[in-house]
Amino acid sequence: MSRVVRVVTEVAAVDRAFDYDVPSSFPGLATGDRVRMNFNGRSVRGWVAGDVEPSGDLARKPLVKWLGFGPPSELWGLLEWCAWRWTSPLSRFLLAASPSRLVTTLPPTPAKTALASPPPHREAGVWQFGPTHDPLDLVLSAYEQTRSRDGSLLVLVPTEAWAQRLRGRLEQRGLVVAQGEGQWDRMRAQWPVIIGARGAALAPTPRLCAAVVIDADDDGYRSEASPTWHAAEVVRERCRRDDAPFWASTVLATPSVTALAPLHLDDDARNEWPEVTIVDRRGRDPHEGVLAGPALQAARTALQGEEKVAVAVILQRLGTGRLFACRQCGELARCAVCGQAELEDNGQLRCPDEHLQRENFCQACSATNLRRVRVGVTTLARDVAAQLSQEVSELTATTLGEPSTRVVVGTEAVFGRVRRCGVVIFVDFDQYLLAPRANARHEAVAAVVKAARLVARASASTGVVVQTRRRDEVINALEQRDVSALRIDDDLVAQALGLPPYGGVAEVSGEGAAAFVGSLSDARLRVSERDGVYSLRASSSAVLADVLAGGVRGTGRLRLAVQ
DNA sequence: CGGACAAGCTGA
DNA sequence: CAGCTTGTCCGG
Repeated sequence: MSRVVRVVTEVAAVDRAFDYDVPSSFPGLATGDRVRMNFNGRSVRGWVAGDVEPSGDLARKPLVKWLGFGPPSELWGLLEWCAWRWTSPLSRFLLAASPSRLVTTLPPTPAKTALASPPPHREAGVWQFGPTHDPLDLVLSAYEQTRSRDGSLLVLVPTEAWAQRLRGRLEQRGLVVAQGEGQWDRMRAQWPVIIGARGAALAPTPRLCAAVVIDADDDGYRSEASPTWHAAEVVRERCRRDDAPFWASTVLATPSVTALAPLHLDDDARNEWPEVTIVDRRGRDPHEGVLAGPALQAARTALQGEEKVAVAVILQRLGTGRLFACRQCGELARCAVCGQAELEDNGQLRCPDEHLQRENFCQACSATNLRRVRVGVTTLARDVAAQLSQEVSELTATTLGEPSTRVVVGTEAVFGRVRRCGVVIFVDFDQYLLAPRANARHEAVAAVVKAARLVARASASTGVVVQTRRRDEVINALEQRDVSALRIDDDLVAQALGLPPYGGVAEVSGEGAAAFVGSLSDARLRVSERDGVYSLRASSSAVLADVLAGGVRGTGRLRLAVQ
């Protein structure tokens, strides 16, 4: 009796499995293994989904070749869950959990080593720290508490560079670590510790003893490209399936992070912030330049320090949009309905969401003399250079190489390219707070958190300076080094509006969008449309996933972004 | 997805 | 009606 296996093809558009005969010459074939077969006249790759009963009524083809190891059978359930949760072909997740180069042999599994000294004990759950907290204690504590259990400790950090540094630190303490896509075979062999960025959430270790997600609110954990899966959520689900304890760290404690596990507030959270100086530019001399007095002072002090990069000036650009402020009182021109910064439109002021359009005048003091207050990085760099009498480098996503000067002016790209810095100045924090995006507040605080880490690494620093023309709960929270109130606020908003994690939200776009959405007739779904982009909502992500699973993909491109 | 095949359109 | 385009179906 010959063996028959069900195989998932690598062709994402064919989201089905097909049965193939296993030639007698084949080695032992396991679920998850990669194979090559003939499929409708072409040679394609696929994954073994498992054995099936041979049925005589159907002509079957034999597999052509065993290619190597794929995700272990233990991971299959999780990958199917991912495909359901983010409405994607299973093959997308199988591919993400497979090595980029074929792996045909596995190394032996090393034993877990003991730590020389026991780390402080941290309960499993989500820990809220300040930005300068070193998360190493969380990792070591998780390791120590689960060392006797079978399985790998999975540690996720926001970037590969961070993963590499953390690996070095753990190896110094004697831990055996697999890190990087090149060590897929070690992860598959259930190495004691696995470290990585987003992609490591699908690391092919057969089981977890525990997992730690560092900075779980970081944007890097969400895949921009479809499927828009979220690594922290995948790890959480993985722990649930393996009955493994889950740890996470967060500064912002956003609703989707606190939904993962019970929240613990670190006693020291408020001390884990550097100096944050708020400079309210309203009421200050409008001619004082891009850096207001306190910012200028902080920059000069930092320039006397040792740091290679002494001053970083951050500008968050808002596309072509420009803000307007009153020359008389300094107040920003804002929409009276929604509070967003108004844009210029044919000599008038207009809300980006088109609530109101009005003449150019200040709503605070009625002066008719408004001026543009926003500039690009290049203009800003020139002004900063003049104010500080220093050479300045520009640093944006497109600039290459190391900054050559002690003063750097740029966008958020600075946070990824500069490790430490004497002072970080946000010239115009309102660009964040008024950005026409739902999570603008969260992005604003997240930027300050990154800035806080740059200055915390400096030997001596003058902290973070935030220039603003507002006084709201975000500014207050930063000034008081306590962002916990924002969390409660965000949570209430998310609940009231049915946003994740409380409700399920998805966007559908592309030529095929209308037909796909039309095929979803379900009372549990609420649909709205704007410029060909459909917004879908349901009472939970599970309900949304179930509804979307019934959708029919017709012809034409379809982009599905499930939050 | 991509090949097979059928139905539809065009021009001499 | 050959020769080409367009649409629909289906894969083990």
